[in-house]
Amino acid sequence: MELDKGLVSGSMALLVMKLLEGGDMYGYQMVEELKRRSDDTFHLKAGSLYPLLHGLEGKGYVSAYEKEATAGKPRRYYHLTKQGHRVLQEKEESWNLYACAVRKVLKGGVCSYGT
Amino acid sequence: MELDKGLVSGSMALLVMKLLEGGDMYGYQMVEELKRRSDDTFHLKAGSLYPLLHGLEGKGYVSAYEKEATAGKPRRYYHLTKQGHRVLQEKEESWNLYACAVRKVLKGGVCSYGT
DNA sequence: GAATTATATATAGATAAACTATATATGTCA
DNA sequence: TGACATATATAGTTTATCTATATATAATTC
Repeated sequence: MELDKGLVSGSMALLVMKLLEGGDMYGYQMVEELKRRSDDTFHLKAGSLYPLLHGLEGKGYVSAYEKEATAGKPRRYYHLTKQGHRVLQEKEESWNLYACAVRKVLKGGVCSYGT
Repeated sequence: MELDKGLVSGSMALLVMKLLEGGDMYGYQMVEELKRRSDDTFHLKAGSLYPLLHGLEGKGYVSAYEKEATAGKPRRYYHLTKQGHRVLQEKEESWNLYACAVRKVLKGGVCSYGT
């Protein structure tokens, strides 16, 4: 993840689940997609992603299925469950609240999140 | 810290150093001030703050001195060093970059931080 | 007067997130 | 043939923050 490594921790589950909201994806694809959508800011490591996905699967937030690729190893696709959708909404709400509170401390004054 | 506990991790050093930018403070005061400035969002625990402050002191980002209080125990004030100011600026920059990238993933499109 | 709460600092131990390093396996390209 | 991109996985480490606990004084409440 580089950047600062203290600032950056947390919120990976949110980002990964957000990706799955747009459609089923396999692990490697998520790493690439996250890099692309963040304009090369997030470089999620495979060693971080797979344990995270297994954890989300264990909690029932995502489900997984194998699918043959046209070439190479079969891919393990992940799908956001109904429960996952609910949890994602909560996590987004939580992130907005948090980012907003940080902004209040850093810049002073108010912050109505949405903006 | 409550909230989500996965989203919230990281960035405490940034917030604490930001408080000290406005003037020297003692530990207990920082907990209260952080609560106030974040509109009751951040409830930093003493058991989290003091080890954090000792760590910042060890790195030379803050310096500390005792001062008698009019009543009660003597207070240990913390001061942001010159190096601390530099690191704070870097951390703020880093936070902006990070929060901006999260927004890109969550809401799509661009994000020029400052707004 | 005794008990509780607020002020104030500190450490030990637990938990969890993300990292590095490593392993495996296939396809492509120089 | 060797390097690199694709693709998944686990073990072990590091670090942030938490809970729990300890200490001590002042103010408040019963």
